[in-house]
Amino acid sequence: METTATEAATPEARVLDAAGTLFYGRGLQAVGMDAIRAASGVSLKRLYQLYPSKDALVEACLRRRDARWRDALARYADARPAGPERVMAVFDWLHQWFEEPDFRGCAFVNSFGELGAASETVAAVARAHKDAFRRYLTGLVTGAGAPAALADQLALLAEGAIVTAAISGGAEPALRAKEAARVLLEAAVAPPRS
Amino acid sequence: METTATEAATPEARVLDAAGTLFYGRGLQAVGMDAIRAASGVSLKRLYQLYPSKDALVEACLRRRDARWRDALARYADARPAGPERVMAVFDWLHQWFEEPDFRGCAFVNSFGELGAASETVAAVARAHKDAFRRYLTGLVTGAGAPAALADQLALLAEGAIVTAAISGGAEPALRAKEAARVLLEAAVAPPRS
DNA sequence: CCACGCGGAGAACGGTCGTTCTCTCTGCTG
DNA sequence: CAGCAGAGAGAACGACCGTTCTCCGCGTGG
Repeated sequence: METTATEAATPEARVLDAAGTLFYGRGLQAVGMDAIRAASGVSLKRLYQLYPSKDALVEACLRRRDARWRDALARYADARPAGPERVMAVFDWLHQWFEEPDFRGCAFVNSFGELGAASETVAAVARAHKDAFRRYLTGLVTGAGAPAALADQLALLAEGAIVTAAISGGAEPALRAKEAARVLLEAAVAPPRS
Repeated sequence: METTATEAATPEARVLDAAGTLFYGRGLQAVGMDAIRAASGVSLKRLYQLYPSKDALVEACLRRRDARWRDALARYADARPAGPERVMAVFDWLHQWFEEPDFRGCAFVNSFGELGAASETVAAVARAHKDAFRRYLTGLVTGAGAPAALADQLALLAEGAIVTAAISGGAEPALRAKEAARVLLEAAVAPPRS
């Protein structure tokens, strides 16, 4: 989900790669500009030419992570046949994400918890990310013949799985979420029994 | 969920109240010891006599918040009749929590995102909190005649609702989670249709 | 009334961090 | 070859923060 390091082409990409990895791995406030300089090999002066402040760099990293995360999810899910399969694919993708060794939860949730109260920018980027995810899920759900309202419920399962996997350190929450999602999907597609 | 301020009896309680509110509202790293001194009215010297370091104070605040949060939930839910009602009560309680004006998500999720990578203590407290919540939920679920495995699924819904309510700023995620929980609970109590 | 010790207020210290500045080197232009 | 624009390395600066220290007032015990 993030190219590892320093050999990318443009200085801008090197900075975003290094800063993205550091911010995600250690938290926003815990990473100093000097650590980003060291990890990216881009001098401090150039760094401030590319981004006028640390806040701007944080925002750029978050926006790029949003785009890449949603692209990766969509590439994975859209490879499955449309319908219920494609909805379930979301949870398979989460499972494989959780198993990545440097998985540390949702960058947007973490950033919001750290700076959301102080930075309206960070809060807005986090909201936008979650909205976009929910919209994507809504497309999958209606494509499976289920009412759009189901997407909100599945989004809650996915969020809960991400948070729980991060804190517990295991990938099983994706499996539990997938089981629950299947029950909800089947109940929503077939009319309820009573 | 947190007494507001400065007039509590013992200096220790004043410190924990003030620090708890500040940490939760602004984040751990964003609150300096001097702000805690000002908000609690307890001198810096006495503060360091009570807690040898900021880390120790953070840990004490988190542990107290864990105990109070789970007590409040249990008091609310255990007032309902045992069975499915009591399981659903969890989501009603979440809904009223989300509507509190200073609600800012789960303190343990926020703290984990901010410091979990750097502080094993914070990570452990967060894990313990989530485990305890899941155990409590398991008791409610089995008391409603549903298999214990359902508790994990409902915990994911609750976590997702907390995170989503924090970022979106609204309380509706509790309602969506409750609807989903009811479907899962009914499917788990009655044998599945197929 | 006097010596004393405890507690508060706030200065001080050492370290870190975001941001800027200086100095030097390099490679190009006329 | 002379001069210059740009870039890198790293020092410098100002602010903040966790922690400790100093100083002073005050109440207590003899």
